[in-house]
Amino acid sequence: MVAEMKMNVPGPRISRARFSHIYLTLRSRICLLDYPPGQRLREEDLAAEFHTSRTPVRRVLARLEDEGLLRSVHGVGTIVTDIHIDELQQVYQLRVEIAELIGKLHPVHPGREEMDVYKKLLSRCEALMEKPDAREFARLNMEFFHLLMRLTGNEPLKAISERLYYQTNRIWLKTASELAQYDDVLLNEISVFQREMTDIVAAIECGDLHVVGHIRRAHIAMSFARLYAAAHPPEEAAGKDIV
Amino acid sequence: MVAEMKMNVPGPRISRARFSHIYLTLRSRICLLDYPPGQRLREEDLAAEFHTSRTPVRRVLARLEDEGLLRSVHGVGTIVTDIHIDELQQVYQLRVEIAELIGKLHPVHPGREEMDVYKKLLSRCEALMEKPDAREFARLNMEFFHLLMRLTGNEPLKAISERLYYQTNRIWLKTASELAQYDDVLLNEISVFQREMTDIVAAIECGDLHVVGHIRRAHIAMSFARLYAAAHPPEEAAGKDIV
DNA sequence: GCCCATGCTGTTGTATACAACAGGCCATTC
DNA sequence: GAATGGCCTGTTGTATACAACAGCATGGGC
Repeated sequence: MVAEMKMNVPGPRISRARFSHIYLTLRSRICLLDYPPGQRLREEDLAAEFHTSRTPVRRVLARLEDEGLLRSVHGVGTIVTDIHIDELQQVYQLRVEIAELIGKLHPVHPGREEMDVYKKLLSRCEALMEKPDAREFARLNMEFFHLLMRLTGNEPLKAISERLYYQTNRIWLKTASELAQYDDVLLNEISVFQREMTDIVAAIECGDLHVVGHIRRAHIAMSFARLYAAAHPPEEAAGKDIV
Repeated sequence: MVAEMKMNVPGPRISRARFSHIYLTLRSRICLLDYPPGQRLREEDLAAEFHTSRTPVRRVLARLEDEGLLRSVHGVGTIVTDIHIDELQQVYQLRVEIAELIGKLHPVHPGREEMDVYKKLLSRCEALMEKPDAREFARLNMEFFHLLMRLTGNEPLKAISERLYYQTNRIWLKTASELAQYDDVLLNEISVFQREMTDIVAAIECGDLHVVGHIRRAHIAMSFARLYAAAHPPEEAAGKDIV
C-alpha cells in the first residue's frame, strides 16, 4: 500500500520515468552492442534524441559509468567500455556464488500465468534453434534472467544480481561476433541455453527453488569456462586467434 | 610506463577527487547521525561548504540516493532516509550470505604492518571498554569493516559488501540512541565487538580466512537478532517501547 | 467561525552559457 | 624532411538562471 501511495506523486514521476526510460534504453543498446565497445556517445546527441537537455542525460551516463558500462573522459568523450573475459573473472566468480541465493532467500513460487511466460520463452528458444540469430538469443537471455529474478522477494539481491549480470552479459555477443565458427558456436550456445531453461522450469514445477539456484550456478560457471577457453586457445593452434 | 603517463593527467583527477571527498564526507555524516534521519539537506549550503556549485553536489546526492541513504523530492528537499530494522531484514539476510565470501573469493593474507593495524584497533576497543562512547564505537566498527575488506582481492565483492554495509550500519546508532538502558547496551555491544575482533584476528593469524567469513557471518546474524529483539519486545512489557 | 482558494516562499529539476581540457592540424624551424 | 610548437576544434565538467513543484499562510466568502 505504501508503494501504491507513491504512485500518486505526479511531480517526480515524470522525471523518474524519463530517467528510467533513458537509462533502460541506453543500457539495452550497450548490451546488444548497438553501441559497441569503444563507441563514443555525445551528450548533446542523446539529449536531442530524448527531447531534453544534457542535464538529465548526464545523470544517466553517470550511473552507467558507476556500473562500469561507460567511461567519461574530460575533453574527449563518453566511451563505451571495452571488455575482456580476463577482467570479468572476478565478476563471474561472484555471480556464481550469488546465483545460489536465488531460491534460497525469500523464495517466491511463480503463479500459473508466470509459468506460461516460461513456456513462451521456451518455445521462442525452440524457434531459435531453427533460425539462429545472435541478437534474438541475447534478448531471450535477458528476458529469462529478469524472469528468474522474480523467484526471490529479496530486493537488494535482485538489484545486485542485475548489476552483475549487465556487467558481463555483453561479453558473449562480443566474443561470438569475433569468432570464426560463428554459426556453430551460436547453435551450440542456444542448445545449452535451451537445456538450462528446460531444467530450471522442471525444477520450478517440482517446487524446489533451491535446485534452480544450483542449476543456474552450474551454467554460469560453465558459460565462463567456455568463454575463457575461446579467448585462450589450448596451447596448440585453435580455430582462430583473438588478439 | 603507460600507467605513469596517466598520472600526469591533472584534469579529471581533481574532479574525481572532489567528488570522492564530498561523497565520503556526506556518507560519513549520515552514518554517524550527524545528519539524523529526516534531516533536510540544502544543495546550496553543501555547495557553499565545499566551495563549488550545485552541479557536482547533485552528482553526489544522486549517488547517495541510489544507495538508499537519501531521498530527493521535487519542491521539498533532499532528506536523509529513515530506517527501521524491519525494512532492513532483507539486507541483513543478504549480508549474512555474502559475508562468507570474504576469505573465499581471492583471499589475500595481510602482511605484518596490516596486522599491526588490527592490533591497534583492538587496543582502541579495549580503551573503549573503559570509557564507552557510541560515536567512537561506530567509527571503530567502520574502520574494522574496511580492514576486513582487504582480505579479498575481488573488487566487485568489495563494492557490494560496502554498499550493503552502509545501508545498515546506521541502525545500530539510531536504535541505541533511542534506548533507555543506553550505557548497558553500549557496553555489551562493545564487548561483543571486542570478542569478534579477537576471534577474527586469531583466525587470520592461523591463516584460515574461511573461518573469518564464518565468524563474520555469525556476528552479523546475531547483531540483527539483537536489534530485532530490541525493536520487538517479547510480548510482555519491555524496558522501553519504540514507536 | 470555518473552509476554500490563491498567492508567496523555498526547494529541487532543467536548460544553457561558459571554462577546462585533449587531440589533431598546420606552419615554422632546424 | 622531420620534429616541434602553437592554434583550433570538439568534448566533457561547472556555474548559474529559470521552470516546476509542494507546503504554508493569509485573506475572502459563506
